[in-house]
Amino acid sequence: MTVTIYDVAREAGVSMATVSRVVNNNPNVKPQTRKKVYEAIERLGYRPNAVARGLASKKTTTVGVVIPDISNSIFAEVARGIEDIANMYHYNIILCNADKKKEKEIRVINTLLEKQVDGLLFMGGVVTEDHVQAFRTASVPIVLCATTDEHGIIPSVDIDHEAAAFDAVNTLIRHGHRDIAMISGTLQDPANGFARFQGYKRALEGAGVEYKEDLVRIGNYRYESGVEAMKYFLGLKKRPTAIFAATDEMAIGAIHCIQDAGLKVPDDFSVISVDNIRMASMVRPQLTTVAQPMYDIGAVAMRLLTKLMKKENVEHSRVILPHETILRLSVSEV
Amino acid sequence: MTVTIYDVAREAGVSMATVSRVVNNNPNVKPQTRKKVYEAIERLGYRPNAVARGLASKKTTTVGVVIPDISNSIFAEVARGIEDIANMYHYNIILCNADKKKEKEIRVINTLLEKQVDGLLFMGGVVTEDHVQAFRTASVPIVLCATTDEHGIIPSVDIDHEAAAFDAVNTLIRHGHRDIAMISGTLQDPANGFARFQGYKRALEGAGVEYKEDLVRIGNYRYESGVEAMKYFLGLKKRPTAIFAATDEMAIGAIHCIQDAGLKVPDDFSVISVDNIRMASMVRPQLTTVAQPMYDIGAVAMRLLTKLMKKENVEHSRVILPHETILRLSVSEV
DNA sequence: CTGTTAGCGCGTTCAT
DNA sequence: ATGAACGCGCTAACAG
Repeated sequence: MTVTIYDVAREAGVSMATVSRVVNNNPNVKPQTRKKVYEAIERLGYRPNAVARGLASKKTTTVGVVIPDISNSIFAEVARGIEDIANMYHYNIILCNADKKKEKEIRVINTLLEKQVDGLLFMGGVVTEDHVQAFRTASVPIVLCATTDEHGIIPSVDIDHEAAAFDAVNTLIRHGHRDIAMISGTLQDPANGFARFQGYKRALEGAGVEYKEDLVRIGNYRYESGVEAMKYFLGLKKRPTAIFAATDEMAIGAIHCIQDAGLKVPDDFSVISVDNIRMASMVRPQLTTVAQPMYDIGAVAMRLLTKLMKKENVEHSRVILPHETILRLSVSEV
Repeated sequence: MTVTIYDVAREAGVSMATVSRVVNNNPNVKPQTRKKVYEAIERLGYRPNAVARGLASKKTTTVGVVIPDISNSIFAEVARGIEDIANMYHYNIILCNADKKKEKEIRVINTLLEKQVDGLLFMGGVVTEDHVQAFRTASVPIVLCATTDEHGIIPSVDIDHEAAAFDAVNTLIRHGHRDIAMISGTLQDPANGFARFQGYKRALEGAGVEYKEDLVRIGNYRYESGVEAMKYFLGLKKRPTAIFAATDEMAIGAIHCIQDAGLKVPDDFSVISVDNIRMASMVRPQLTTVAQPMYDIGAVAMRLLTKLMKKENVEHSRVILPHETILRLSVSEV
């Protein structure tokens, strides 16, 4: 049924070892024989079996990617960066959604390892001791992508979320705002949640502004929660003049909430956030935000992983990519 | 180094066949022995090698997915549907971006086949003879996802693009519009391009409205091209009163172009499109559009593929999922 | 219920 | 430059 290397060998009148050499571009083959083999391959429609190859060589040229949710544009963008670089190095990607559920994450890490991936990319979730434990049992390199572990022992690529938030809030402060509310993510989340919240507090402190608890609402990163939070702020006796949202989506929710209440951005409220998703420049007013280089995070992480897989020694196994404030139209002087 | 089924067998004092049975949940094992084996597995930290398993069993419990671009929210949503169902049936996904480049598509189809995937999902590109040719050499089932082949010989899951466009334009007509412009995709693209354009023409015909070439612009599905097309319509001596865009993104571009020109939607122009991406309900005015069940397309396609892989016989190997017009706020009476 | 024995398709020495 | 033979880790008959 399926044509194997043996069939090709017979057809070409050589041994299977020679066919193997040809297929693997081993230079030790006479050009003439090489040609014969290629012809036999062509004639028979031979297709190398990557599974058998993987078993024999103990390499699968495949890397596993665990991702929170591929339908979330942020992660999709990172995934695209990963894929492009993987492609460049002739690796394939096994993609597993894990919905930021710890138990599911551990499970897919294990199935990925069973599949003998040559490396693992773990994306955007919280990294607990149990994760580190699972990683330890792996005999292949692992890099964290858009997240980091507490102890900083696992290679990772991410931005400095605290600093990004700090910069965002400072932009507001430089525009004269002092009553700045925040729509945060859950404080359980070390990166998008806690760190960004810390950046907010530090910026206030730096400006000598008192931190007020009722100017902070916790959302779930999504549009609707931005709307909800803004409704709350709108109901305050003393309203803030500016909103810092932990994500663009929540910021856009806030903007629409403001507009639906008959008020204006940035005239009545300035709004800033972190991420720079495509939609940020597709709303009116266009959103001022601190850009996170999503594609690059994926690309750099994958490149780092290839180095690790080749056992090259890398200088920095924890890389922090720069963020950048994109001034658009949702922030103005108070 | 790596612990194999032999090691477990020795440790548990049984044969490797028994270990294999335990690992594969074969009922023919005495509970007691089963327990011993499990303990040995635990003690040794044994992890089954899926590659070896794949070679021996000729099944990899992996399906290949070729996708145009994972960072495009439409495809990402379909991919999510695929993943969820795959997961449910314990399949993993190898994901390959192919950017709608034919040559790249053929290439990844072949590498996926080399990896011995148990099935293949081909998503959203044009299916040429060369594709069909590549599919033929495969010994595993294939289903097209969000696309179809001309001859309709390959199993597929999609919506009726022509009808969706027809419905969209008819919605406009029912609101009294007769001067309806279209922002189309390339007519080379049979589904999102040509079919939607045909639906537009058929709707006009049905209403006895003459088709005018200068009321149609070709875009590239993206926001910016919607802006460009709308600029053109704004420049017309006789402007249309309504815009039908082939995709939500282009529609949103058109809306912003209109608004940036100081005009209003839907007061000055009604706008409708096809897709229903998340952003459609996140812009002001919220976009009226014909929804395409993206998640379901992926889910149904994957479910169909599982049936094909199990060699169950399926009644309908070409499924058309229903679309639905979502009335929001971007369309009003003329 | 359990063990023995062949492969699965290919990479890789080691000879020649 | 080429071939013979072994083994990668596991499943799948077949015996018992």
